[in-house]
Order: sequence, then C-alpha cells, then structure tokens
Amino acid sequence: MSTCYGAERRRLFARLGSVPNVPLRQSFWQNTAVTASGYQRIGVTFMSRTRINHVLQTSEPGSIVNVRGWVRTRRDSKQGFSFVELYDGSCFSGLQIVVDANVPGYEHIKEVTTGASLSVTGEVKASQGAKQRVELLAQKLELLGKADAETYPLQKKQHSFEFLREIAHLRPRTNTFGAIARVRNAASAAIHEFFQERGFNYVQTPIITTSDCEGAGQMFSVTTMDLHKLAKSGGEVDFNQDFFGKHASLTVSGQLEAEIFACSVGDCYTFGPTFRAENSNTTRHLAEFWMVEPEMPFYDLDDNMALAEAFIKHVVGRIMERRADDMQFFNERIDTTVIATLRNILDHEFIRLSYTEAIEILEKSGQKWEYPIAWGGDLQSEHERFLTEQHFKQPVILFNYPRTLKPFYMRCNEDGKTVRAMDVLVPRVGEIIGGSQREERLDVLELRMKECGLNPADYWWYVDLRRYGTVPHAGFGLGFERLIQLVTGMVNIRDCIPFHRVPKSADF
RNA sequence: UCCUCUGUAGCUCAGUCGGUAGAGCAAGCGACUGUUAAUCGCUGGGUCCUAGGUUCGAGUCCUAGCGGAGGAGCCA
Repeated sequence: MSTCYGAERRRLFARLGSVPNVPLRQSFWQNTAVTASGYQRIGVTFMSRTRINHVLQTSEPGSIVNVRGWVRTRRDSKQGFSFVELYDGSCFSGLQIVVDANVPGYEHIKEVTTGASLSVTGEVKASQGAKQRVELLAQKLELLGKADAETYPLQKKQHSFEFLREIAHLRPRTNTFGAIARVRNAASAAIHEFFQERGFNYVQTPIITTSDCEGAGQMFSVTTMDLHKLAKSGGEVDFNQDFFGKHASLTVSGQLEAEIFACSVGDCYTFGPTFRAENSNTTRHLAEFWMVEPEMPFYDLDDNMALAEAFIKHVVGRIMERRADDMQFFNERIDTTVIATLRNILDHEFIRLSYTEAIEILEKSGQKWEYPIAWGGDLQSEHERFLTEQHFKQPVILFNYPRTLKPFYMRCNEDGKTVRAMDVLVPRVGEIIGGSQREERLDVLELRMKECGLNPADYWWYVDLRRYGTVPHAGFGLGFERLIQLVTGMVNIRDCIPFHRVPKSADF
C-alpha cells in the first residue's frame, strides 16, 4: 500500500511536483490515499493499477488505465492484432484487451498464454463486441510472468471439481472458484455487519482447549511431545510432561467460552475455525471448518429462532445484492435453481415445527423410509430432506428435541422429556444451524451432566456461571461452509473452503 | 467407519468375447476470422493406479493394497 505520511509524503509530492491541497487526515477519512499517481480512491486504484471491475463498470471511454492480472484466453487475428481476456479477481468478468501488432510488447504475444500475468496500459473504448460495455485498446503490454502452455494445468475448458481439488493452488483462477472466493468474502462481511449493527461483541475464543469433551465429536490432540520416542518407550503417556501440563486438543466449538462473555458483556458472537476429527467422508463435512456462534443473554428459544432466521436472511440478501455477477454464474452453470431457492428463503417465514409435530408429519406422509420413524429416535437425512425439499419446500426450524438425543447444556422443558434445542434445516444442505436455549439452573445442569456421563468438576468454570448471577440465555452455531454451499449451489463442501481438510487429505 | 461406483493421453472419457490403445477437448504447426467455450486442417502425445495371481497371451478376469467420487452414520 502506498499511503504515506510525514517526510515520506513530502518527498513523494516533491517528486510528483505538486502537493494536493487536501489535509492528510481529511483525505484518510474520505477514504482516499496518496499514491504514486496522485490522489485516488482506495479500492479502485492500487498504485497506478486500476481494478478490472472498476474499468468494466465505471471507466469512461477515452480514459487511460493500467490493469494487471492473469490471462484467461488469447485469440489472434492474422490481420495483425490479438484479443486478450485479462482477469484480476475483482469481479466475475475479465476485461477484453485489443492489442495491435505495433503495440510495444506485442513481440511477446505468443507467450501471452492462458495463465500468464500481464500489465497493460491502454485506452478504455466502447466495445464493438456484444458481450461487454467497454474494452481496452492497449498502448503498452508488459509480460510479467509466462505460463508454459504445455505444462500449465488450467485450460480453456471446464475441469472437473475433483481435478481442481488436486490443484487447489491454481483453482481460484477459475470462474467458479473466483466466484466462490468473492461470495465467501461477501458472506463474512455480511455476518460481521449483521452482528455489529445489533451491538454484538465479536469474541475470539481459544483454538486450543483442555476441556476433554465439549460435546461435539472427536478431537485432534495437540502436543509437543516426541511421538517417535514415545512409541519406542512403550510406556504410559504422561501429559504432565506435555506443554500445557495436561492433555490438550483443538476446539470443536467456542460455545462454552462464548457463554462466559454473553453472561458478562452481553450479546456476542464468535467466528473462527473449528476442528472435528471424525472420520466423515461426505459432501457436507470437513475436519477443519469455520463456525459462527452467537450467544445472547436474556434470550429464550423463540428469540433464538427469530435471530437465526433474521441472520440467514440478512446474509443471503447481502450476497444477492453485492455479488449479483457471481450469483448469476452459479445460477447458470452450477445449480439452475439456486437463485429461486434463495429468493424463496428471503420471501417466506421459516417454518417452526416441534420435533413431535415433525414425527407426526413423517408418520402420516405415506413415504417408505429406510430408517423407521419413532418418537425418541434421531431424524435421518432422508427425513430432514423430506421436510425441507418435499413437504414444506423451504427452511424449517425444528425445536424441542427429546433430551436423550441432545447434549447436557440444553435447557430442559417442563415436560421432562424434551430440551429447548433447535436445528435450522435448509433444502439440499440439511442442517445449517444447531442451537438451543442453555440450561441456566444450577441443579438441573449438574444433574444433566451426570446423566451424560460428565463430571461437573471438570467444567467448574462453566457451572460457576449458574452459581453466580445466572440468567436465561441462548445461542446457536452456523456452519459457514454449509452456508456457502446453500448460497452457491455447490454440491461438495470441499469446494466451499479455500483449502479443504478431510480424512486422508490436508495438502496445500 | 459401512455400502456402491471408479482409477486408461495434460483434461473428460470410450475400449465389445481376454489377442499389445481410441475419441473429444487441450498443446504444437498452418489456414481463416472484431474475436469472445471461435472455426477448419495437420502433427506429437500412453509405466492402462500399485503389487501379486490365472492364462500361450491381461487395460479387460481374480486377490490384496492405495487414491478418488456418491450414499449412510457422526454433525455445523
């Protein structure tokens, strides 16, 4: 970044020969920066480079710009010029550049192949072609980096997602993965926006934990002990000798810590990586994924469900608004129903359905189930899909599950059989949110812990929240990559994170 | 972890009854062209995942292993 201050700034202006009459502080707050080419808006121009999205959307014909990026395709005309499509990731489309044979740099045109990097200065022109508003008539072309066409893995054709997973370092250069990256970014921003607008505190909960069981699956161990030595010794493992003096793991949830802040500074949320060492091989599980976990004091289950619905609608709405170009691509090439699905989500109230009511609907459905329906049993994928994809055809929030199916921290209902749990189910992806009102009563919580085979003493700090100034509170967890699956229509969650970690695979 | 499918050219795949290998795309060369998944012609390109086995002979059949995909479970 070339924003500069003080002596450096004076030197720069001395070199440029003029000092714009704008106070530095004012320029900073007006979202501008001093650059080598004078004052320009941050985010549009970087040094002397203009982003392609800006050229395509707002650059006036006649203006001179410099663009830099990677070549998508080149088409030559023997009349003595070439078309180069340049992509810099700033938007879905590339910029068509017309390079005449007399342009300095044209002598390297044969090396301007798919994947090569270029810097091109030229004049913005209204396009003669039908597929773009403007194009760039090159005045100078600089080949920054070659990409040998014989060995460069990406071609001007569709590749399978399986193949692209093997070249995860190059796949963000493709249409699909560029679009996913931008949508992921828009989703992250919308998530922070949603909570910040509502006065939530963003809390960073620990990645490393020594709570042996957080109630959400197998954990990865963290150790500095020499495993080779340990294997040879054949003795017992003494975690007192380990870095933390006890057995440590990667977190499977920030919820327990988030509750601490909910019960002190108020509404809060976490947004961070989560690790599950389950041997899960599906299109919707990752060993390392990102989770959003809001936690709110003085919320009951109804408040919690209302927040979850507003949350999903906010994020989906923002993405549709801000990444319309990428969404159009997903709708054309990935899943032709994805925009309709999202509209449907925005336009309708989520169905709220108790577990008991869901069981009744499934029993009366007349469907043949691979797994039988019975009150007290877990709902299977086929049951959840039936509810969201066939029966209601929209998101469904299931609540009040049997207590035997759910972890210790969920609040027990007066019926003695159910807890105030909720799962938000969406078409195709399934469970995207899991949450609950938390058990705030000390005696009930301790009872439930024992019922679940846990020792309350191991969670003394968690139990303390109920001992001192306990309040009703609630929260939920949203799987960020599942949200990306929902929004993009991508089938496999491994394609919804830049670098996926699953059993037998953690490259890049 | 279980079930099913799958592994052949850079990529996507075909390969019949067991008889030593094919297409499209990509690449290289050429033609043509304000083109935009351009088009047309020619050329080059193979450890048929690995290790065993059956057989005169295995890409093809059998066994084991290792990948990959889909479904299920666990969950977000």
